[in-house]
Amino acid sequence: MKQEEEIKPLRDKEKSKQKFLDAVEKILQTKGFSGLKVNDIARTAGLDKKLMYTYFGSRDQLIDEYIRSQDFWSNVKVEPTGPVIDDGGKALSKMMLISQFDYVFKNKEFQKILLWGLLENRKSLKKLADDREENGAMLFESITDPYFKENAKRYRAIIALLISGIYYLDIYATTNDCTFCGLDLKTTEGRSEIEEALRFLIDKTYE
Amino acid sequence: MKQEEEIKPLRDKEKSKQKFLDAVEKILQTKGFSGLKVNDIARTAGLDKKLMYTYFGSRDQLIDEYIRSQDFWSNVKVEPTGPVIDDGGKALSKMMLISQFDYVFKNKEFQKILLWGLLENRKSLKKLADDREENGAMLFESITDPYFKENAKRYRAIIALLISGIYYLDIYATTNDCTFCGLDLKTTEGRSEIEEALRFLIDKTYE
DNA sequence: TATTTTTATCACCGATTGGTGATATATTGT
DNA sequence: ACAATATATCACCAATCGGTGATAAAAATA
Repeated sequence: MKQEEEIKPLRDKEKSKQKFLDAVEKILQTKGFSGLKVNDIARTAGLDKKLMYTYFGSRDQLIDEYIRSQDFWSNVKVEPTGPVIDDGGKALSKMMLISQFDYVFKNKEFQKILLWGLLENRKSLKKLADDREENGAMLFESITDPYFKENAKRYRAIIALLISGIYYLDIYATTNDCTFCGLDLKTTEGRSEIEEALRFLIDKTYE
Repeated sequence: MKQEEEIKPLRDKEKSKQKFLDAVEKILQTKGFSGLKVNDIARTAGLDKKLMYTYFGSRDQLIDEYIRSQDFWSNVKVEPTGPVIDDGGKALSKMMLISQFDYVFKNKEFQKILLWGLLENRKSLKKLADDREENGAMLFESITDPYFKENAKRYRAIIALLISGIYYLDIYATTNDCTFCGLDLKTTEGRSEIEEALRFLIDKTYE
């Protein structure tokens, strides 16, 4: 009987590593990346900071591994959804923008990561940006570019503006309790106003 | 003769205060606000840090005074430009957006201030945001709200998205050398593509 | 010239930063 | 049972952080 039981040692490397990664996430949610001090990470993980160095080499490598462990773009993956899209990606674009607007607002860690990308030029963040570009390329190259033809670039510019605007407004709404252009981005009224604007602009773009 | 000459003492309070304010600006341009350490500010100013405390009270008060000394919204002031605007503010909106896109790209300090507003909830930054709101209110209430009537809020939402997008893209272009939606925001081609998109979207909004 | 006030510097403080060598303890292998 | 290795802790380091009291030196005032 006892031989068949799961053996769980008190000292588990993988479990400890995960504790450090969890600590990074927790601090990122609460204090932001400025709070990612070595001592604080160790304290939050409930382990000695020396372990962090033995397992990850350095604080930066730990952070890089955390970023790599997250899959922030999975929510916005453009899947080849069986039926052929015959509206030039109009409905897809709308859905993508709205869902991004909602996702970024809810995911505070992702907000911090986005902010980080505006502050530093960290390698692992560059990788994240590349993922975003690659993911977007699928939508552009296979659907909208052929549809808009000579105006393909303008469509890309419009999406760039809207996605960026979504990012900024969501982050702004989280840290500030001030309005933006008279709209309160924390209330459902203000947010649905933005969503309507997104739908409106996409509709007009496809006219 | 000599009595008529300007007397410039070696020790000048106002001059020293200005040195500290200049130091804040310089550090903000180069290292960002994370570089605004007391010792670094003093070293950059070429003065003892003690002076900073005697003149400004604290580092935070110095920073607040710096922010107050800047007039970031002067470039975008909506002046009552004599002739009555009869296009519902269409041309004005376009001009405002394009000039903001250009101004923010060139003004690195302002970029840092905007970023700061996404990170902290500092009082002086709140004041800055209020200025933006107040300034925008002039455009909305006196021109576009009466024009769009029941759709006034949607217009505000559209402007909110575009302004935010402009901010994000400009800051992104400065810190990253990566593309955004396949567009290189550092080249004139990429930037004029965004500008065209802005004009296009405003045109469509006024249709 | 002598005195007072303003301007500026210096030396130092405790707390915190990132980082490491020595050591203890648990687990595994023989 | 014993040795070897992996896991985890502890005490400590130099550097830097924000902040301050004592003091020097220049300028203003008398």
